[in-house]
Amino acid sequence: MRTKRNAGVGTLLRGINLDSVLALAIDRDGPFTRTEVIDATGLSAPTVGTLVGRLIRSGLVRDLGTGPSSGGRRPSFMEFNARHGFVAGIDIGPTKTRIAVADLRGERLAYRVVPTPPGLGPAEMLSRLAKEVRVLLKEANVPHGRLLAVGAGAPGAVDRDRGVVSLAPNLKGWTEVPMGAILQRALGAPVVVENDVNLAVLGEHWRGAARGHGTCAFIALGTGIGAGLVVDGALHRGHHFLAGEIALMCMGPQFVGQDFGSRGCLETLAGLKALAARWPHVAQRDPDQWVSELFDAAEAGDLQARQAVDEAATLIGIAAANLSLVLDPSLIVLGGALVQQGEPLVREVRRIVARVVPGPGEIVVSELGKEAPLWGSLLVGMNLAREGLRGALREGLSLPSGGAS
Amino acid sequence: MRTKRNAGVGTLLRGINLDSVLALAIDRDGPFTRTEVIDATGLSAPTVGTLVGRLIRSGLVRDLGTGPSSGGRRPSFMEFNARHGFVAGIDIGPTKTRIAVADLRGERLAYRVVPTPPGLGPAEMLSRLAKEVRVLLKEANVPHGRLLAVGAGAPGAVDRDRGVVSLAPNLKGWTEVPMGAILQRALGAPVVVENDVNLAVLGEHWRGAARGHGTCAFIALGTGIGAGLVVDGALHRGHHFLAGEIALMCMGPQFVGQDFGSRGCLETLAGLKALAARWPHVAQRDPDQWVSELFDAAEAGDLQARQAVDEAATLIGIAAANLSLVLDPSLIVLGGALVQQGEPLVREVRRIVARVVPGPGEIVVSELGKEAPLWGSLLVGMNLAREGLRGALREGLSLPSGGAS
DNA sequence: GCAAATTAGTAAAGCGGTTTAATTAAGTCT
DNA sequence: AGACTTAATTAAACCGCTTTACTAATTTGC
Repeated sequence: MRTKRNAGVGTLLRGINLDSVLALAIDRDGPFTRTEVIDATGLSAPTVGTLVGRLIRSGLVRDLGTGPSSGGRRPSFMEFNARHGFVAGIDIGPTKTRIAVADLRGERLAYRVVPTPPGLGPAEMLSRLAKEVRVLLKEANVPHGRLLAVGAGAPGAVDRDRGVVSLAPNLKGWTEVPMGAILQRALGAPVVVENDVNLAVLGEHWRGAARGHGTCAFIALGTGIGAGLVVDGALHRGHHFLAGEIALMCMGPQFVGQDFGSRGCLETLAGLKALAARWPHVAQRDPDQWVSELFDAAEAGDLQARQAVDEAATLIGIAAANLSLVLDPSLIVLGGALVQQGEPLVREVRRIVARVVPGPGEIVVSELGKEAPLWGSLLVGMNLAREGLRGALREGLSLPSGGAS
Repeated sequence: MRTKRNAGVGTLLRGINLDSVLALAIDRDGPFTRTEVIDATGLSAPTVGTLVGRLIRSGLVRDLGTGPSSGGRRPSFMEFNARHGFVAGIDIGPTKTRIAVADLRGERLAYRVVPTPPGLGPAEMLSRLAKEVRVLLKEANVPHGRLLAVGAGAPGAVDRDRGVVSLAPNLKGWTEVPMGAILQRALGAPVVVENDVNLAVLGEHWRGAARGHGTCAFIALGTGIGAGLVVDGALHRGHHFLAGEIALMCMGPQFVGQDFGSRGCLETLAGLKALAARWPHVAQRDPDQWVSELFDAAEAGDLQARQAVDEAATLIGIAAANLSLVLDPSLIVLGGALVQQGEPLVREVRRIVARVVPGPGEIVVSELGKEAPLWGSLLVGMNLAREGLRGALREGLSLPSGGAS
């Protein structure tokens, strides 16, 4: 508080080192010793000592006492205190909403699927969902005020910077909804808002099929078709937040003359509605059910079903191939209602892509399934929470006392 | 030399600050004072004083003496010494090769277009080109040993890390050519090798139509069709160095059954060869000539020409649209023989894209034309040179004397 | 069982780099 | 001419890291 420039520069090095120690603490799943930190970071023993001390005082790292000796003084173990703070994730879908509470390492402590409250305006819906979050917080024994951040996803165009859902066609009345602000007020914690497909790719990249892939894509195949992209390790949104909007991908010159985005684009030719139009047994039932039947019938040899599935697979394959040619990801993850089934569609897509792209990346089925966006929301929430903690550490080096044990 | 850890950490901060001062010096086109550096970097006056002193002693910054007072002591101006070192750029094309020499700010000092030596093996061709570079160095009055880096581009698959051109179909005998190593030996300076389309997008991003666009694409339309991508400010190559290979983009389900990459892909349907097949007056002439005539004829109403052009434009438009949907760039730059003409093709592409993509980015003609890859090669060479300089600065903190005046 | 060796961690001293404060330098303005 | 400004340097203090020296606790060897 005395110095002015010093705070931004002199402390810079300390900040960097503190961050790297903290990152290491989080990375290690289990307990660790000071010596391990020394080896991993390359910092000297005294420095590590003071930094670790600071982390312990803040409550972010918990002292576990001494462990068994390995031929000398017994090491004192410690552990990242993942329960120092908590995050919530919300994934609002057209029909179902998934909510979860997790600790700072992303371990899920409570989870619930609720029907997306129908017939409510955005504000009421969100306040009801916030109530659900509070229930989950109680269920997970989260002390009051320990919710550090919230990640929230919605199916539609999202202005992430302002936390506003600009337009969600599948949610009634959702235009220009300040979702971030509403949830922030209701829950008393900062909120990140993100598009659900983007969250899905982040989820798969974090805990699903795309772990370790620097550049990858998640293609959601359902009523809507869309892709989320991770490019060189970071989510890519595009200049108008439109990256991955392959729903509108033009499937050939013969479709160009037609109306804007209504025919001839991928989603209208291969989306759930297109399949429904070609399969008589749809009725009003849940998509998951009749899609499953449709694929079974195709497998069994039903000509109509087979044709419908093949055509969709071909188009999706072309789209995946074209995406591959543009981005050259090392992996494409397929998810959504159309692949809930498993492998049949994926095999066909793989075949098509291999026919177009010389060195195609892997193509696999989502590991997290319908929970992918929820995991993504937990991730972005967690990142926000950690960011806040880092900031707090840098500032309040002299916090009177850390948190609860 | 005494300490071990300290050398890597204590000096770290100095390195960072030195870099930021140097970056600022380069950024400013004209002279600047210490005070300006203080304001811009946030560093203190004494620190800036010593850092600037070090830069001046090294020769990277030139003292210009005092300037007029503004009510107090006269400021002493200085300037980045762009002539402290030099870089060369080489762009090898199928028929013509462009070479240039520039200073550390990228100002071109000498430039030459030579026919790509025909009938020679890669090694001889490169040594001949190296000779040309030496001529240009002399022409630009570059003192011996002041060539700090070389950027080189080739039309084909490039393994950038090893500096090897894996395969260049348009250059005879070019398979697994260690271009980087050969040029490095011949010119005595480190070499970066990069694909020519990638260089083109870098060129346009640096000095051409794409200045200031964080995410953009350059689509080269000629004998081959390919795109170079800048994503969030950095060149994106993809996992197999295949990003932007839209030549193979599949133009519709009707083409899927066909042979791998031979029919039904963008390049075979809309490339120069496809146009040549539909225009009788091609003969053996230079593409630039008959393409020009073809477009003129189309404009004038020649039915055959018109159809050929329209079809190509439609396909290119679809490809650009699909690329837009995947990447959502704020700008697409079109270049290559097909747009040498100017706007006619571009207008049509714009029309198609606007029909498919809701919020399309700008679509413009290349500003740098055939020189785009050359500019890109200068850029990557310059970056390499600057990197080397930064490294040298960090090391030689105790050099008895800097370079020549 | 006791000394030597090993491992873990802390205290003290020193170094590099940066900051603030004070000083020098060279003006302009009244 | 004297007061105030602006620019840059010197002097002193500070901060954080590293090395060295030291304490602590335990295994190992005899």
